Parts: sequence; structure tokens; C-alpha cells
Amino acid sequence: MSDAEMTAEPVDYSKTLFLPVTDFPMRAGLPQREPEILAKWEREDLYRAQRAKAAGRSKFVLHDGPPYANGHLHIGHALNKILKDVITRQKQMEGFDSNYVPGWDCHGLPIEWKIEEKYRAAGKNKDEVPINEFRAECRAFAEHWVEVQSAEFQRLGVIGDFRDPYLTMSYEAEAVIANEIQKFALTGQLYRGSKPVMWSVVEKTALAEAEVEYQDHTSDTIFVKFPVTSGGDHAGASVVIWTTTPWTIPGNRAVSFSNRIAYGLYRVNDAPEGNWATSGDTLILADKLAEEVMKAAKVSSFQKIATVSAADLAGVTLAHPLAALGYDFVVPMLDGDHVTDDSGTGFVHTAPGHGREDFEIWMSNARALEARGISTEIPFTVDDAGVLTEDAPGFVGRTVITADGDKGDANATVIGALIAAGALIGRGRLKHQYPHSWRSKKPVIFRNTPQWFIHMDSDIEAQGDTLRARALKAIEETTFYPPAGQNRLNGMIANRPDWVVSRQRAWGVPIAVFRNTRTHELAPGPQFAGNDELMTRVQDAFVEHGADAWYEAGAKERFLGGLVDDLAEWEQVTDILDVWFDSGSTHAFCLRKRPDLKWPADMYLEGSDQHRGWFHSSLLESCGTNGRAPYDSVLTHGFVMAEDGRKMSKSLGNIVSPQDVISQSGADILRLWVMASDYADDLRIGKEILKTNVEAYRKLRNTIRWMLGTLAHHDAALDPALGEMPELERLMLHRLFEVGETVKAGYAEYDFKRVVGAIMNFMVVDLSAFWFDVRKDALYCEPHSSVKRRAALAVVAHLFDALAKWLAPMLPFTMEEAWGHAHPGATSIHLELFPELPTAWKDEALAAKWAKVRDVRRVITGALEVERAAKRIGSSLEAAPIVHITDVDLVTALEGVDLAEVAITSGVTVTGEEGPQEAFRLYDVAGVAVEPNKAVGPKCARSWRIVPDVGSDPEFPDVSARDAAALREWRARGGAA
RNA sequence: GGGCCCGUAGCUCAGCUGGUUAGAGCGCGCGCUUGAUAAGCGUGAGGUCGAAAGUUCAAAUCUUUCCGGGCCCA
Repeated sequence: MSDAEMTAEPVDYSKTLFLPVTDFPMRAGLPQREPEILAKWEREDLYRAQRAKAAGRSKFVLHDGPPYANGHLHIGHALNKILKDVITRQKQMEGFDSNYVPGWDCHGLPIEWKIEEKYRAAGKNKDEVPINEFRAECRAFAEHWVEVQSAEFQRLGVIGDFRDPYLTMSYEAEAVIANEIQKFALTGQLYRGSKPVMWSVVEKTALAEAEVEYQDHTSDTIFVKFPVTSGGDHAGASVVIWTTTPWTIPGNRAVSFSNRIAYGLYRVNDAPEGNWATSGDTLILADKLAEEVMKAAKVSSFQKIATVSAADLAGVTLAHPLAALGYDFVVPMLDGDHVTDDSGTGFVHTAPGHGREDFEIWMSNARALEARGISTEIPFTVDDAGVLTEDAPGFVGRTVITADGDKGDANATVIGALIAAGALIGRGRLKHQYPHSWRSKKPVIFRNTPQWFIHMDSDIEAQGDTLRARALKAIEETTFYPPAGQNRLNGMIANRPDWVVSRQRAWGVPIAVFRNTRTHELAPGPQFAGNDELMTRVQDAFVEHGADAWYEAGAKERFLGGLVDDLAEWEQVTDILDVWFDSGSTHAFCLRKRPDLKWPADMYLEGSDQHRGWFHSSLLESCGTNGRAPYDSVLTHGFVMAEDGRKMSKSLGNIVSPQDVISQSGADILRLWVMASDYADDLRIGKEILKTNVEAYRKLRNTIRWMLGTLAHHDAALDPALGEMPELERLMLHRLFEVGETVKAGYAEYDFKRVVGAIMNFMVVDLSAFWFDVRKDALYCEPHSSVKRRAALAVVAHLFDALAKWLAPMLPFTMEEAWGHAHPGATSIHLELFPELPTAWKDEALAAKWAKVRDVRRVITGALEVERAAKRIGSSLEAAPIVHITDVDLVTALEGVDLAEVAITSGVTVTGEEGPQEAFRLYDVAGVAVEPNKAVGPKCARSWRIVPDVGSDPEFPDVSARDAAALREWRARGGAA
């Protein structure tokens, strides 16, 4: 020990240092802190403050896709809203007036179902309740969930006009939606047709394809003979069909075959006593399936006696197997591509009222059939309760599916009749995927129903100006993130059939049109062009009373009175609109009506399932009424999976709820998870992934915290000019500028993981592990007046300002908290703009030079690590290595660089000579060899460096000259001695 | 069954139009520090780039098939 140290009083020099000081806690406690920040935003009305601040700026409108107002939020909602919020906030900070108006989808089956369930539980029947009373209950139910979800969305940190959201059930919305469908009627795009639709007997409604799910179901299967009545030379033979829906046999009007399948005529040679198929029967079957069919028919011996060609079959006509019961019409054979010989018989029983393909082949052959004298009228064989009608003679009153969703007696009765008619040759059961209602989970049926459609391919204003053509063009003019979305939507629009918009339900917006029962004209309709009185009446009434007005007594007189010659000829349509039409109209009643928004929207943002949903319906709705898409860009995200990449499910117990994450870790953690993920693909979440994000958050928070503590000593008035700053500070400003470029580019492409990645990497590698570590000595120990210290402080201030702002859209709670610590009394970071960094900061030459310096540094730290492992040194300040540099470039790079400072050692000796054999080298840094060398001499009690000038100042004998100077300043500024 | 998409270290992600021993951060192991301390620094170990075949002088990068996963349809 030196004399100086011996004689010195033991002083606690830490009090004389500029150590970080901050109240910003290391541990976030987000679950408690976030609600406090929310309360502050509420108190200060941040949303309106943002609007005021941005008044006059150009608008950016991300139009919210309305979630359905039932139930709590799940993780998918959280993902969706977080992305929307980050973009909203990003655009606000980029200098737009970025106004987000949340919305809710309120009409529709699921809510109606809930209310019905309630009635059932109370032993009431929905049909006994007046419709507007029922609608009022649905409205109240939706209102409740809007409130719940609104609170849950806000808890995620989502900022928007939650005090005045849009609702599809608001009176204004209902009025506009009704007017929108009237526009389709007015321009002749709306028509009434009949079509088999997916029908749920339990809910008594047609279902959209989005409303059915495929589940295992066991069906009765039957093999049925259709006797040949004419054509070819197959007299006495029968064509055999196979079906899983025996109850559709009364609806049969044709049998389909395929010209790509090889058929043959088969004779039964032998069969057991009492078998349905008996010796001598001749059956026409697909060659590939003949053996299977014979086996199913329990035939013990058979042989092929002839080949049957497709041309033959086309000329064949059949008799209905139940002709004796009244089905005494001609059953034609139709050639269809949908027929295969993968299973069944190679022939498809075709009931145009019970299947989409059946309907399509029937209609495409309509003219030819009529020419043959065959009526193409499609029978309505099943009513809305799943009961067979008079169009199904012999089976009237038989039930396909009961009100509870169970199998009725129709199948058994039809099978019995077929047996009695000698038409059945085999039967069985098949477990297969069958459509079920998403609500009741009960099987659905295809039944022929009158429905309202919007034409995809009829001319609107000019020849070729069809809805499909308009929509395809609009897709081309839209920007998709990611680009694959364009293909996907395009493919769907290109191939979709006409748009069914009607529902036979109560809770929704009525198709507010009238139909002339004699002429089939619509009101409004093309004949009403130029007369908008009807539309105005509906508009006014709905705005005042809601769509309930449509159901009030005297509605027809009220709306149509005086506008047509004979009111009695007109019937009021009571069907309601499919909810996809409602949500497809949000742009009309929200974007167009609100002066604080604009039309079209800059962006629609939803999960990739919405290519079939909201992107799709909004596109068609707007193209039909406005001729273009209601959006300029569409951004899609994937779905949230469990940690193993599979779907989350209750049975696996791997569901992660946003509520749990928020209460355990905080909303900012959830947001960080979204930001770090590739949202364009499916995302994964689980215990480990959340832990990773919590760790990343901690690192980020601590780095912010150190800056805040350091800034306690910052006085902007003392900031040196850029030119006065040391190279190391200018290097950091350069790096900050570079990171800023990446951040800007990342945000521009909504590539948040790139933004987070660049920021995290910068904070960890450049700041925490390098610059902070190096500069702690200067920041803590240098005299108050030191340029080096003041320059470092100025840089910390720039770093904090930029990083906090860049992170603010992503981590709004944490950055608000940090901002408050940096700027006591400031309102909110969310009223700030992203920083414009001076291009003067950019200095590539400096960066190139310092890349080399850091290479040399790596060799030194590597050498010290060896010493540490050998227990020869601990702290790097115990070393004063000898650095041999033989690379000319490196020598140049090191000019003016204090290597000891950079490597955080007590000294460095640089030589230009080749180092000794045993010196430390790195394979990827040529021309550098380091001899670790222990620093010798007295240790400065204040800065802990071992430097020769310790004790050179007699007044402060145990510290270095630099620290002595610092102490003198410190005392002069009032520090206690 | 069809359309669109995805599959790189334990985790999250980079790897452009094919070209040296495939990278980063986090996590993990070990060491240091104790003036960012329920923190900080250093260092180390981790990958047959889902699998196979093909094109090529050369493939994580192109082609095909298969496997696994997702969304939307049937």
C-alpha cells in the first residue's frame, strides 16, 4: 500500500460521484401500474388531446373491423387490437391525425340464439314474443358486451374514441344499412331467387358458410336402383346410385354420371335367399366400383356382361324408384364433372333442391331439359322445420331433423318405401365429415328456399360493368400486407357465386324493399330511378326509431303509401340482412358519416380469415354502391397458436388468455410479444415464449432506467456542440441515426419485429455492453465541467428521447412512465412526434474507424478473459495490457483513441512490433496480439483506476489527478467535504 | 379433396435476385464485478437450415415429391 492511502482518511467517495439517480423502478409492476396510467390518460383525456394536437394535419384512418359483441376477449382479439393500436399511434407520431374509432358488430344469429336460449330455459317460445320486444332484448345483450369488450380493449392500451364508437345496431347505422341494400335494389343488383341453402333446422335459418363447421356424423347410406325406361339397349336394367341422405330421394330429379368414368352392365348370378338384389338383376355401375357395390348388396356371384359408354348413358332416361307414390316423372341422366368413381357407384343421385352441385348441374341443363318436356321447377320438399311437405308425396309430415337437432323419421320411412318398391339393394352407415351449425353444433341440411341475392355478373351501369369486374379491379388497386393477400382475395372473388344476403331471422336490419306479387318488380327498383322518396322515408324512420320501424303495424302504408298505384299488389319483405352485409357497410355509416374520419380508409386490418369475411363483404358492398373498395390497403395477420404451433384448445388446456397475461405480466408484455413476432404468419404463445418477452422487457427497462438515472445530472444548457464532442459520442449519434433509418423503414412497412430488433440490438450491444460501460467512468467521475462528461450526457439525452419515442407506439405504458420521469410536468409522450435526427450525425468514416477500434477491443477483452479464468485478475481495471499492432489500417484507426478508456483498463501500451508467441490473438482479427499485463501502482480510491498520478495532488492524496480536480469542483459547487 | 401460406440454434427472428467455417438478441453453462445490484460486464456450448430426390462447379436460398402446421373452402 502506498503512503498516500495509508495517511488518507477513509472517504466514501461515492457521494462525490454523479451516480445514476432515479425513482423509475427497476421492477415494472405493470399489472398495478398500467391501470394508474390508464386513469391518467382518462383524466387528461389523451384521445381528445391528440385530436386537438393533430387538428389540421392530414388524416390517417385505420378503420376498425367490428368484433362480434358477445363474450370476453380472447388472445386473437388482443393480437388484432394491439396491431391496430400500434399503427394508429405510429401514424399519429409520424405526423398524421390518426383517429381510431372502434366498432362492434351487434346483429346476428349468435346473439339471437343467446336470447332464445334464455327463453327456452324459462319455458317460453320465442314465436310468442312480439318481434320488437325480442329485438330489444338482443339489443340489451349486445350493449352489455360492447361495454365489457370496450373496457378490455382499453386495458390493452388501445387508444381511440371509446366514448363514441360505432355500432351496427345504432339507429343511424341501421338506417344507412337499409339504404345501402335499397341502392342494390334500385340498380337492379338485388333479386329474389330460390336456391338450396345450408339450413339449420334447430335455429330455423339459412346459414352462411362461415356459420357451419364440419364434424363427424354417422349417416344412413343406401344403394338405390333407378330402372331404365328408355334409351340404349338396357331395357330391364337399373342404374344404381349411392347416397348418404335417403330423405332427399323425394327431391330427386336426375342422375348424374361422368364421361371420364368407365361403366359396365353387370348381372347378378347368385345371391342369398331373401336378398334385395336377386339373381338375374342387371345393374349399371362404374367398373372400378362394381365389386364393392355387389359386396355391399351381399351378392355372392356376378359378372360383367357389357360395357356401357358415356354416350349411351346420355340418351338413357330413368324412372324414379318411388314412381308408384306419385313420382311419375322422367328422370334424365346428366353429365357432370363433379361425379367420381372414388366411392359409391359412379352415379350421383341429383336432387337440385338439396345440394349446390346438384343445383348447378340442374340449372346448367335447364334449357335442354325443358326442350325435352321435363319441368325444371325445383320442388320445396322440406319446410323450415325440417318436415317433408306436399312436394314429397307419401312422406308428408315426416321429419328429417327434429327441433332438437336429432335425426327424425324421414330416412327410415323413405328407406322403408324403397324396400317396399323393390328399389333398395343395399344399405349401411357411414361416419364422415358433415356440416354442423356453429351455434347449436347440430347437423344442417340443404333445402330449397326463396332467398335474396346480389348478382355477381349482371351489368350495373354499362355492359361488362359487373360487381365481379368492379371488385377484381378494386383488388388490383389495393396494397396488401403481406402481398399474398391479394391473390387470396382475388381467387375468392373470381370464383364466388352470387351473394346471398337474406336471413329468415329477427335480429338484424330488414331488407327494406317491397315486392310486387304480380309483376315481381321491387320497390325501390330500377323503375324507381330518380325517385328517392321511399329511401328517404325509410332513412328518416330508422334514424328516429331504429329498424324496429319496419316491423311496426302499418309499415307498408307508411313507407310505400302514395308511391305505387295499387298498394295491395305489393308485399313487404320481412327477411333480414346477413350480418356480413351489416359489417360490409361500416364504411358507409361510419367512415362516410363521421366528419372526423374519411372515406375510403387508409387501411383495413384483420386476421387472414377475413379474406372470406369482412375484407370480402366490404369490398362487394362498396363496389356495388361506390364502384371501388372502401380501403386503400389491407393488412392481415395470422392466428395465435399454442407453443407447439398447434391450435389452442380447451381439451389440451393450452389456452392463453389475454386477461391472464395482463394480470400476471402486464399489457406491455403482451404488446412486446406481438411486436417481436412475425404477425403475417401464425404466432405462437405459451409459458416459455412469454418468459422470453418478460426477459427482453426487463433488459429494455433497465437500460431506459440507467439513462433516466444518468439524466438526473443533465443540463441541456451545458450540452457541447457536435464538433466539440469526443469521437465516441459522435459514434453513438451516428449509430442512433442509423438505427433511426431502420426504425423508419420498419415502421413504413409495418415490420415491427424489425423495429424492435434494431432497437433492442442497439440498446444491448452498442449501449449497455459498450458505450455505457465505457462511459460510466466519465459520467460518474469526471469533473462537472468536463466536456467529455457533458458530451456523454447530451448523447444520453438524445438517445433517451429518440428511443422512448420510437418505442412509444409499441410500449405505450412503459414509455409514458419513463417520459414522465425524464420530463416532470410533461403531459404525455403520446402527444409527441417521432424525432427528426440531424443528418450531420451521420458519419460513415467514423463508424468504419470505430469498427476497427472495437475489433482491437475484442482482442483485449479476450486476453483479459484468459487472465480472469486463471484468477490472475478480476476487474479489467486491474490490467494494463501491452497491445502489439502490426496492421497498418489498425494503427491508423487507433490514432487519437485512448485504448485504455475504450477497453476499460487502467492503461494500455501500444507497440508496432509483432507480439511474442504466447500473446493472445483472435483468428478473425489479424495483426493484433495482446499481452495481458497487470497494472501496478496505487489505485485511485475514487475511480478505482490504477494510474501513476494517484497522489499527485497533496490535498487529495488517495485519488488520481483527474479525480482530484473533480473533487475540487465538487466542493466549490457546494458538495460537502 | 381444392386454394393460399408457413416450417433456420431451447425461444423470437436475420439471412436480397444461389457463392468463403449459416448470423443476432434472449435463455442456458462458466467466470468477473458489487458505484445500473432481484442489476451490469465478459466468455462458452448449442443448428444434418422439416425430409428426400433433382438442377448446378456451387443450395438454407431454384424445382419436384413427401411429412408437419395454419387459414379459407369442399
